[in-house]
Amino acid sequence: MKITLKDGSVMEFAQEMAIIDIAKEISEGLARVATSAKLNGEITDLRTVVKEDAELEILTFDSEDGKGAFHHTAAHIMAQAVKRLYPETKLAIGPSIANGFYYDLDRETPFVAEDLEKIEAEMKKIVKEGLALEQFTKSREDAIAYFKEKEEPYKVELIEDLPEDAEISFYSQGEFTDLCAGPHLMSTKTVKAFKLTSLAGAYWRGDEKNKMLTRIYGVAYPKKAELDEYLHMMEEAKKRDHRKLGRELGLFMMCDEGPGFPFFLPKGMVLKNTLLEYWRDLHKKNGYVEINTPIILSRHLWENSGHWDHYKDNMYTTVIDDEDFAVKPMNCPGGMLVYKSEPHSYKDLPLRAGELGLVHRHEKSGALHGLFRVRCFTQDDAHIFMTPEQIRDEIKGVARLIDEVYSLFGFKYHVELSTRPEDSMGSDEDWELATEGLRGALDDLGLEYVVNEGDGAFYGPKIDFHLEDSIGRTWQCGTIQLDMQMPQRFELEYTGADGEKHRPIMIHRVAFGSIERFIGILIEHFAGAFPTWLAPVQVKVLPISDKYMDYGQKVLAELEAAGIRAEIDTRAEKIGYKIREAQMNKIPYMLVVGAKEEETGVVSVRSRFAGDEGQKELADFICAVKEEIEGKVIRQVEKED
RNA sequence: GCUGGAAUAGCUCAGUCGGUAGAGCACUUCACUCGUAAUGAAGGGGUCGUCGGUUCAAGUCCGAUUUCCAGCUCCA
Repeated sequence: MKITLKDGSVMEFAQEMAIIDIAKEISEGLARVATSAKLNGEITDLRTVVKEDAELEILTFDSEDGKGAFHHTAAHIMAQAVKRLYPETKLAIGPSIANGFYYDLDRETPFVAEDLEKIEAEMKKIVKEGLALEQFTKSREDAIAYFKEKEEPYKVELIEDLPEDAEISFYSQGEFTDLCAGPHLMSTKTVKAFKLTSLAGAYWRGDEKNKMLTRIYGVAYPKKAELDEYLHMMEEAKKRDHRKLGRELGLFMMCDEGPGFPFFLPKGMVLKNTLLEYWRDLHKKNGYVEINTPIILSRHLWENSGHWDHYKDNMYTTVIDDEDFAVKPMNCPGGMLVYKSEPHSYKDLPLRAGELGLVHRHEKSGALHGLFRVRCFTQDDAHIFMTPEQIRDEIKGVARLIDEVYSLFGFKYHVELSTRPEDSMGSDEDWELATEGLRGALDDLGLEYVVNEGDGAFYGPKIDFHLEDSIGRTWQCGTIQLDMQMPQRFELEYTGADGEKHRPIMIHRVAFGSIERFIGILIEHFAGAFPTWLAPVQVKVLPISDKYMDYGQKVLAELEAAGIRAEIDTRAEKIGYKIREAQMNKIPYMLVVGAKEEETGVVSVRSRFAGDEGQKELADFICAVKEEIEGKVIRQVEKED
């Protein structure tokens, strides 16, 4: 028996089979429960037996759509429970999201945490009832009348925005009916494991001018084990929170006197400087020169660059000698002035000018978040000026450089291409050319990417690099932005081989993005246990008692002479106590020294890494650690604390 | 910025009905001189985020404000 699947693939089976068994085959023996199925375009029961030449569309929880259908059904179950418990509640929207679902609700008395427990209990009942989901349609007019009668103003508003002749799709389960395009599960009983996770405010239709509704978030899985795994992951994420670890490890601090302005502490500064050293070295090797432009520049410059028009609400300004100045929110205008300061020949191009530029942006108070969202940060910026023929190669070069950076830290990543936004400058032709330039380079590299329509910068399209950390979260860091506006506004030129003046093309690009934010991501990625080359303290010397302090100092001196960042614990504490503290500070190597070591001239090594325990000649240890640092090696941490 | 919550010692937190503030860790001192994740004892440390109000009396009740947390909006 042959069956054609939605994606066009054809599967062959020896005998006629029920949809649910085919679903199990498709999910490669994972025996995941199919969430919904369409047979020859009709939604059907999973037990339906499929006959020859059928066209089958199966959604399993392993696919994005299937997960969506699952979460969406969970959202309906929650709405149903809410309406049962609090019939006066008005329903807004309840979509599925990456890890679950939410529903926006409007009720005179705001929901409180205790309500969530009651709602969960009612949801459990609905799941147990095993209500079948059924789809039906109404005309637009009937649909509006239906929700007017039910006194659901938000649903009425949603339908009113749909075209006149639209067929409005509904799903019902038991006494509950909701406006919904689907797809959904066949029955509420499939939603075996769920939890309502939080309560928050959210604007109706995401517009801050509209009324704020109550949003209830939840997560749902086909199996309890999967829910537990998710909740465990959230716990893990909390333990890795860079704000907590930043304080515990003495890396950085925040204080009331400077909301959103991080203070770097000595250990954090070592980490930051190590990253910057790496950055400078890498860029030098890749043909970049380094520049530095002022933090405060005249308003005229920002008007010329377009930032004043597009961005002044987020810029810090000041008056100097009766003239307006602004603190830079970006480095590019300064970079333009550097380029313009002398004439250029095509032979100078591409000109790659890097700048570790400190920028300030007045972010809204509610947007601040540790090092992830700050009001002042260092961009590892660079502006590349080039001829049109060089676009592809340069973009490819930058993409390779970004790949090298992320790979070094063990990040996987994915790429997104963002196109022209509504509020933008420049002609259609320029945007077309710029966008195709980026697309072409990505295609040349064979990089897969997703397109975000309308998500570009106001001056040009961009390629964003989203890296994935050790617990699966993604962060946008690197970006390559092609800019055809800035060279024009600043009248940049170079002399071509033909002796004529030409306008260079420019790209802005960052790899880390913001050094501060990248440090935050590194802290969470490594849970504070940095690879040795990044660790603020690489080796801690732990003398057993006062008597071996001198030998400890000698060991310390040798480590330091070898360029290893080392400390010694000279306190009159037991060895167990010193080890515990060094362990909690996530120091890669501990050297225990006592009578035995002093006599034989060895050190006893203890480390976070596997297979490093035991006694070693000091010289051998130093050699191994130096090699590890120079190779920027990431070693597997034996056990998490 | 918006909605909701929080703020008590360096950190984590307790503090009942309004009656003048408490623990553990950290810190200091002393004793112990120790072999792989917390030695014992003693001591110092707080205008209870800030300003105002109610009260005989405010950490506690009320208002404003600042900062933080969750989410929304925003992130060129």
